[in-house]
This record gives sequence, C-alpha cells and structure tokens, in this order.
Amino acid sequence: MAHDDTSSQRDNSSVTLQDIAAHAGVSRSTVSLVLRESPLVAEHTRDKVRQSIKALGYVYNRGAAALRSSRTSTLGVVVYDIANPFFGAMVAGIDAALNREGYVSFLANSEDSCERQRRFLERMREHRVDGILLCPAEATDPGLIDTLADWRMPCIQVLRHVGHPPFDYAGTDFHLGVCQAMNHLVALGHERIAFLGGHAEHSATRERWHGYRESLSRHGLTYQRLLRATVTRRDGFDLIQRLMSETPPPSAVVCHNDLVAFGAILGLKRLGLEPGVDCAVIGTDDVEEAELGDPALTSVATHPYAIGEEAARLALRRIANPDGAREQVVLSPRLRVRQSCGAQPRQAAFPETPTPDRQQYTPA
Amino acid sequence: MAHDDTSSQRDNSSVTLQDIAAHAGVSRSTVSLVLRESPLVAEHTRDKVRQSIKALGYVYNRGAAALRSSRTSTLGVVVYDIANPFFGAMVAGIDAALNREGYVSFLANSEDSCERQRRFLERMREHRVDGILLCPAEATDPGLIDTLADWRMPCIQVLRHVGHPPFDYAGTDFHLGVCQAMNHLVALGHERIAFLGGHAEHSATRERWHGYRESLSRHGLTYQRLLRATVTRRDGFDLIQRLMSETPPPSAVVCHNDLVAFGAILGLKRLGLEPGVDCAVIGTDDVEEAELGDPALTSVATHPYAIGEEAARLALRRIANPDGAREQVVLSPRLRVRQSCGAQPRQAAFPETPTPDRQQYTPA
DNA sequence: ATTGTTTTTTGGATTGATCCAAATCTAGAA
DNA sequence: TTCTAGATTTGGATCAATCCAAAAAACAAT
Repeated sequence: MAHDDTSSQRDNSSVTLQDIAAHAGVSRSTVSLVLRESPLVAEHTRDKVRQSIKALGYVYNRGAAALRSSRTSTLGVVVYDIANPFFGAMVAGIDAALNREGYVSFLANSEDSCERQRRFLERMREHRVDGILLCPAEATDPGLIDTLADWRMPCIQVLRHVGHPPFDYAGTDFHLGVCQAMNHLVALGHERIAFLGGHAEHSATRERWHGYRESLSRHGLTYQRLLRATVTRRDGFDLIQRLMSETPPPSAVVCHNDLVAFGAILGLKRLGLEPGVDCAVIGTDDVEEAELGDPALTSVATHPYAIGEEAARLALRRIANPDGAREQVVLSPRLRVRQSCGAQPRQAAFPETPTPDRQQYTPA
Repeated sequence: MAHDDTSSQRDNSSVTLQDIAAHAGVSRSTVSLVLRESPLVAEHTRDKVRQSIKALGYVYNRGAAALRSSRTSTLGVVVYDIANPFFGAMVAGIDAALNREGYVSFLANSEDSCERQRRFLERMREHRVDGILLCPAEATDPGLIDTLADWRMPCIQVLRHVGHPPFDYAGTDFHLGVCQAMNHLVALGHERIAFLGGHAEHSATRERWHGYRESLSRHGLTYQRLLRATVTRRDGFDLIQRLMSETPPPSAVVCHNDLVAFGAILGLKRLGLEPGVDCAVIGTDDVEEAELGDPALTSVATHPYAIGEEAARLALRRIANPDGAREQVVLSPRLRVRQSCGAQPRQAAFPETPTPDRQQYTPA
C-alpha cells in the first residue's frame, strides 16, 4: 500500500479560507492575500499562514475565486481536426505556453462543423473562459467574430481567419510557402506545375492559391492547373491520376497539405510512375511522417508547435490588455527538400535533425 | 459588417437570474428550476421564463452554479504525447463522448514527465473537475492512484495502469495483440521472431512482453530476442540494424508501436534489405500513416478513437456513481495485414476501408 | 506625549447560482 | 363551504472566494 498520511488533514477536503484563518489566528482577507502572493502581507504573517495552509491540507478553490474576480485562468481551444498530427503538435505548443503561465485549456474538435463549433463556443462562454483560440471551421460565418466581440470575449484566430481586419491572428505565411515550393521547382527546370486541393471558403486556401498564381506569372509560366478539392489522402490519390492522364501531364505538383501529397505519391505509384522522377511532389506542413515516406516527402514546414505557442502567448497578451491593438503573428515557413521533388538521390537514411519544428522559424 | 442586433440585450452581459426573475415576475428559484429543466415548474410559467431569458440575452454562469452544487461538468485529460497521432484520435473519441453529455475537458500533455503530470493533476483539483482521464506518465508512482482516491477524485486510467486493482481502466488487450501478430508470423513459417522496444515501467509494456514470451513457448520456438528501448522511430532504426548483423538474424520483428516499426523499415532499407521479404515487420496501433508506407505496414489495430470513447463513458458512469464497482474496459485489437509482413504482394493501392478504427472492435 | 505617516490587517458586502424547508396555490372530496 | 392532498412557488441561507474602505498597528518626527 503505497501511500501514508504525510499531511495530517482530516478525511474530506472542505477546508476553506475561514479554517486557515482560524488556525493561523488571522482574518480571511489576510489568507487570501497570502495565496495571491500580495506584497502587502508582512513576512512573519505570511509564514504563519503558509504553515497553516500546509497543516490543514488546503486546496484552493478556483471556481469560487473566479466567481468574485471574473478571471478563470482558463482558455478555450477549438480545432477542426485533432486527429491530424499537425494539430497534435500545435496543441502541444499551446499547452506548453499556457502551462508556463498557470493557465489550462479546454479543447474541442469541431470536425469542421459550424454547428459543433457554435455549441462549443457557447459552452465556453458559460464557463467564463478568459479567451478563445479558434481555428475556424470551414464555411464559418464571418459574423461569428463580431459575435465574440459583442460577448467581449478575446478571440485569437489561428491558421485560418474569417471576417474583416483588424483581428488577432496567429498563423503561417501560406502565400510565401507556396512561392518557396514554386521557386524551387522552377529552379529544377519544371515548367508544368499543378496545384492540388483546397476550398475557397477560408483564408488559408486563398493565400495558397494566390501564391500559386503569382508564382506562375512571375516566372512567365503558361501551364496552369489548380484543382479544387477537399484535403484528404483520398483526394490526392484521385486527383493525381486524373491529372497524369491529361496531355500534357504536369511535371510537378504542389499540394495543399502533406495528406494530399501522400495520396498523390500513392497515386503515382499506382500508375506505375516514380514519384520525384516522373512527377515531382511537394507537400505543406512537414508533419513528422513526411520524412518516413518512400520517397521522403519534400514539404513546406509550417511549424505547428511554434504557431501554437505564439497563439497562446498572443491570447495571454490580449487578456491582459483587452483593448490593445489587434496583432497578427505570421511565421515564415521553410522548404524542407527531400526526395519527392527529385532534387536529392533516393537513399534511405535516418534524418539528422532531432525535432526540426520547435525552434527554427522566423516571425515575419 | 456582418452582425446586427438580433437579440435586443444591453451592452454588458451581466444579466443574472435575479434580472430574469424580475422580468418574468417570478422568483430566482423558479428561474433556476426552469434552467435545470425541472419537472416541478408549470408549463405556463416555464414559457414565460424562457421568453425572458431570450429577451434579456441571459448567459448561464456555470462557475456560480458549480460553487453551490459542486458539479462542474468538466473533466481533466492527461496524455503523455499529444503530438502522437494515436492520441489525436483518442482525444477525438473522448471529445465526442463527452460532448454528447454536455461535458467539456481540460487537456494536458505530460510529455511523460511525472512532475508535469503532478502539477496538472493538482491544478485540476483546484478547478474542481468532476473526474480525470489519466494516461500515466512512465515511472508514475503507483501511490498516485491512492492519492487521487484520497482526494475522492474519480480517475480512469487509460492505456496504461499503475497501482493495485481494483481501479478503473480503459485500454486494449496488448497481450492478445502481440499474440495475434506472432500467430500470423508463425503461420507464415517464421521461426526467428524478435520483439523491439518498450521499458518495463508500465503495464502496457509488460503485457506486450508477456504476449511475446508466451507465444514463443506455445509454438515451441527457441529463438528469443527481446530488445528493451524507448519507442521512437530512431530506436526502431538503430535496433533493427544491430539485430540484422547478428548470426543468425531474425526473420521477423514485432514492434512495440508503429513508430518503432517505421524506424525498423527505414533501417532495413538502409542495409539494402527489403522489408517484408528479407525481414517481416509488424507494428502496433495501426495509425493512419501505417497504410501509406512503402511497404504498407502490417499492424495490430488498437482503435484509439474507440478507447477514448469508452474511457470517457466510463468516467461519466463513475462520476454518477462514485462508489460503484471499479470497471476495466479492455477492447480487443485486430491484426491488419498489409505488405510489411510479406503476406501480401507489394502493390500500391488506396485502401478500401474509410475509417477503420471507429467501429470495428469488440469489448472483451 | 502627541501627531502624522506608512505599513498591515480586517470585517462586511459581493459574486451568481443552488438547496431546502416552508408558504402558497390549485383541484377534488367531504 | 371546508378540508386536504398534491402541485407550484418562494425567500433566506449557503457555497468559497475577492474587493474595498476603514481600522489597527508600527514607526518616525516633533
């Protein structure tokens, strides 16, 4: 039996400030001040109170504190696909940043459903969270952001944004990312480059498409194939097969995310073609699995962990200063060249970099 | 400007039960009963109150309610690696099950650090969560479970368990999973089968190892190689190379999880060997990426989404009935045969099953 | 000893709901 | 009409903290 009663408190944990106060021979208010590390309390008193707190096994009741002070030290986080490794990393970043400040977060998975998203946001309001990190579901009504503002609820949009500026936002420069991929392919001599995936419903897609079109015209390329679609592996698999049967077929494709790229690679193999040789493939996100494929996937690293950290920090800033100027934190992505774009020889080697996406990014 | 004042409430959201009561011409208590859908209230009164609630734009204050009722409709969830796709899926399952019951969850990532785990659990106690879903960090002191019991905090262990029965637990039958993999390999004619990865610090590893050893003796195999290690891709990569240089080398390996298996496949390629032909590889978890590899990874599916759902449901049951008999929900895993074990021809095809791990499991 | 500052401490009000025992209002029976 | 059982409704106490203005204590200067 592994535990013994180190602290000698009674059975139930209903020890309150009042009890501590009585035990230490001071008032409720003084104990409260000690708990909040107020400098008003004399050293000597502080010690006495601390001892009583320990002796009685007191547990701070944040609910009660929140009721009076209307600060819950709590945040709501909404993502649209927590099962996607990208969001796993992002949530880890959020968690790390919040943890440092004593905050905790509610997490919900909207599955890109506006209805689920709305329900969760309402629940968060009832829980009086101090703020919300929102990766808006596709087709989110731009008015939602105004509604949150009406609620006086600090809201940081992440990765995608809807509504009109100014709003708080943390994300990555998708436009730049696509340009990096395009530049690389052009430098390798490609002239027929297609873009796979995305709806037009949100900023993250528009930015990518804009980068694609702009790159085409900057390099004077006339071949243009932009295939709209959802962004699953299945889509990549189907789209690439359709595309390769056209005349002429593309010599390279840039994909909305790594999932689409994985699907595209599989599709090429199905056709008996060699990815990176018969058609170059570049993904977006650089999820950990990218380096494991065969061929390893060239991808635009979007640093989810860092985005999570930045978003959380921005939220804390906004909570501390609700009426401050809105901020947009846009990180710069970075192209990670591997085999699937044909630039490197195919050889199975374990990648050198330990955890590439934690530190290597540049705020724009 | 997308929003207009549909509901005509004033600027600030400090509408309380008192205000509703005044507006509807009833008492605070009655309004409270209406909000909680009590059958005590007359139909006619209920309608009147509902109208006032809508008219004034009232927002329920769960914090205040929790203070009096000591029910927060809130759960704490601790995982040790949220960036792992397995946990992404599991969290999605938890979220879905809780959402149906109006619960929300705090999520924290212990990163397998007992210190972080402890801090989070204490914070959850301060927030008065109704219960906790805990995937214990490695080397968690078994006394922790007793401590939580002292706190009278319902705690469901997930995936791993520490301490002595009885305790609440939701997970998968790792022992059976390894046996399935071993049986399959033996049926294919393998006689030299190694096991890669795992520490002895927790149940999930012990169960796997037990399955490995038991299978060996049941099939009368004398070759035995069980390599302890952490469970990253890097480990799989290193271990397989060490193993293949022995005389004789194994003809097949079963891996602690899919990450180790991915590493092993990469390691074999590095040696110029063909996974599935020169050495069969089987993973555990069947993460979505398993089917994408080349060769596609044969893996023991452990149904993370389903485990998450079951764990959450068990938690809700325990909260409703704190002194009921402890339960252990153990799902049966299922071997998904692909190319890496050499049983199927290598051919790139998009897998048929849409989302294999949501429904196909059997409670043991 | 008196006064004026500065440092600590304090009790009462407040936050917004729920709980509970008692009050009030039905409708049917005597 | 009166009584009573059952259905509704209610006000005061309570949950456990924070806020705030004012009191008390400590200290320095006159």
